[in-house]
Formats: sequence, structure tokens, C-alpha cells
Amino acid sequence: MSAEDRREQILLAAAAVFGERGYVGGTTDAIAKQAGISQAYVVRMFGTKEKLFSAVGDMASERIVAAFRAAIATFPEGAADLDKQQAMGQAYADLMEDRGLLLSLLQLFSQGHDLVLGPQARQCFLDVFRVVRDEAGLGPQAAVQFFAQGMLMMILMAMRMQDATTDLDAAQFLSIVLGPLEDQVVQLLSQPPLGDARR
Amino acid sequence: MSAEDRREQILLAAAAVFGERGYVGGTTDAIAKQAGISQAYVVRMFGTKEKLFSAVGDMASERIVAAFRAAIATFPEGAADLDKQQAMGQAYADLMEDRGLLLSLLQLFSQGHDLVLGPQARQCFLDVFRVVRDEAGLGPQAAVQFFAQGMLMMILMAMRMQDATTDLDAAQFLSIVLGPLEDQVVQLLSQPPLGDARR
DNA sequence: TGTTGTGGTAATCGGCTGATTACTTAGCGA
DNA sequence: TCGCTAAGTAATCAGCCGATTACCACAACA
Repeated sequence: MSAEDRREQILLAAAAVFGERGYVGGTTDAIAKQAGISQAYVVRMFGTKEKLFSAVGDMASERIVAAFRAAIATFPEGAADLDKQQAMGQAYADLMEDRGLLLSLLQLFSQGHDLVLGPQARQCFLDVFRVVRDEAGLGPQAAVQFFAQGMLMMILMAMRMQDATTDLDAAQFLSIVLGPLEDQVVQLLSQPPLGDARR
Repeated sequence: MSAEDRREQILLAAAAVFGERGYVGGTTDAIAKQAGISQAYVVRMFGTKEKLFSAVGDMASERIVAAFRAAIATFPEGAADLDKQQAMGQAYADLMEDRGLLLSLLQLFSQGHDLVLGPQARQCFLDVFRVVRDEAGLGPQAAVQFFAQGMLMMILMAMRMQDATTDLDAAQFLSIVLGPLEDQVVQLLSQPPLGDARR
């Protein structure tokens, strides 16, 4: 396999592992197993684990930006804010299909204290914000509101709230947050966690 | 010092460390140093690192519930939703004084995959939700909206967004999210991270 | 003055993890 | 066929971390 293809494959595997176990908890060995290659090769391809994690963060934010731009391209002239938000909300829900992607980004966000990853986290966050505010034309207030919803959904994913829906309050919460997306999203999120160890 | 007092002290130290470095990244040694005692004693007091982390999570959610209840007790009869939200938002901002508290809770939330910590995370989350929905009387919809704001603020804390305010977009974002709380909160959050290592 | 329980530490150990090194295999042009 | 390069691995190493053990200080008290 070409190095280029391998790189993509490792990035996807790393997103899955980092998304579930976090930056520190996600081992290069688990990533290697997920990708079906040796641990040594994972490290050699990216130099260090930190560089790999950083690359995963970049990939994640780029994909989100791309997905939002694609949704924005479908806006009719002078569309209402609510319609815009709904289209972008749908794009966001589609992104959840790859659990690792959004969860890795959350893990990046929780590295704000780090001298290297912190600035990157803030950069990624603001990159997406600018797209929502300016390119989608929501303006600052509505863009922030949109983000609040998005962050809440991220945390519900991380928490695996869909595993608690025998609790009626959990079900109600999900139902309100997700609205019409509920069925699609809950199904996506119900994928089992990575196979090995204590989940 | 009595074991009881020591326990409280270790919990606070652990919240600070776990909040910044996460569950896996927060070492019992760093917690011990933060509390000014030996690593062995930290472990012996709680049995395992996992039990300590779990206890931190319980403490955090209990404090949040207590803070909200205190705010709720100040409501006049038939107060408007907006006033309620503002009072509870202020209570939340006050909680930010102890950075470790809220950030440890975020770290707990990102352990949803874990067989022990996952259920606890969902439990803690829903405990607070019920207080906001029922005891404050916001109802399901408004309570979810309130949570979305709260989760966004948590993530901004984790990201240390206040360190990026030379970026005008970052400043605008914070200003909109925090509103009149901005000055207070930004000052609280500007505390430097834990002393050792790469921040 | 023993002795017993409580609060606490130094030392150490086994297991894990990221990184490094040296090696192997396969395609490919001359 | 002979190198030469790119893709990939097994083996190993050094450092860290949670946990355990064995020990210490000191008050309270009979």
C-alpha cells in the first residue's frame, strides 16, 4: 500500500482510538491494532504520538469545515436563519457517523493547557466559528447559539447518553436536543465501543 | 491532620489535576504533590485511582446541585424564566472559581465508554438536569437550552479560550457567551495552569 | 512505662508505553 | 541479475505510573 493511503488509514484508526480513550489514554499500540499494522510503523509515519494527534485534529476540523461549506452551498438566496441552521445541523449529524472524528476534536479541546495543542485547539474552534458566522451568514449571536447546541451534542456523544435511554429523562433530553434527527443519530451512536479492555 | 480533612484536601487537589490533565493523564503523583503529601497516601486513602476519580466526580456534581439549589432558593414567587436562568448562570460562573471542579466533570463525561465511569457520568449529568428542569421549574425545553450554554462554557474553559483574546473572534465569542459575566469569568479563568511540565 | 491505633512515608516492583534500532521483503529500473 | 529504494516488522529499551510493602512518629491511655 502506498504511504499516502496508509497515512489516511492510520488517521482514521487514530481518530477512533483517541476519540474514545483521549489523547493520553489512546496508545499507539491500540491505533496500530485498529489499523492492522505494527506499532512501530504508526510512530515512524508521524514521528511522535503528539504529531499524530495533532494531525487527527486538523483532519477533523477540516472535515467539519468542508461539510458545513457543502451545506452552505445548498442555501437558496436569502434563506432564513432557521433553515440554514437546520441544513447545517443535518450536516453535523451526518458527521457523527464517524464517531471518532467529533470525539477526537473534543479531546483536542480539552488540551487547552498544552503549549502546542492548546493553540491548535483554539485555532480549530475559531476556524469553524468563522465559517458558521460569516460564510453561512448567521452572524455572531446565532453562530454562538449554534455552537452551544453542537458542543452539547458532542458531550452527549462522549457520555454515550444513548446507552441510558431506559431512563426516561435521558430519553427526553436526547429527544429535545436532536429533534427530527433523533432516530438517525441514536442509531449511529449505538455502535459498540472499541473491542478491547474495559470498553 | 484528621483523615476526614485530608480526604477533602486530596479531593480538591485531585480535581485540579484531573481537570487539567484528564483521568488517564492525571497521575496520583501529581495529585500528591499538589496536596503536599506522598503518592502512597493518596492511593491508600482511596484504594485506587479510579475510585478517587469517581469521588471527585461525585463531589463536583453535588456542589453544582447545591449551588443551583441555593440560587433557586432566592427566586421570588412566579419569577420569569429569564430571571431564573440569570441567577443560575451567576451561580455557575461562581463555580468556575474552582476550575478543577467543572473541568473534572467534563473529564468524567468523556469516559462514557467506561463500564464503571460511564454510568456514573450519565447519572451525574441527569441529576443536575432534573434539578434545573423540575426544582428550578424551567421545564424540559428551557433546561436543555440552559445546559447547552453550560456545556459550551465548560469547553471554553477546557480550551482556555481566554488565552486567545488577542484574536478578535475569540474575544467576540467570549463576550457573547458570557454576557455581563465576562469580566468576572475571564479573570477567574486566567489563573495559570498547574506549574509542572508542558503546562 | 508499655502498647495500641492513627496518620503518614520511603522504597520498590511489575506492567505498560513511546520510541529506537536493526532487520526483512518486495518491486523496479539498468 | 544486481543493486536500490520504499514499505513494513520484531525486538528491545528506558522511563513512568499505580500499587504494595514495610516501616516510622506520635498521641492516648491503662
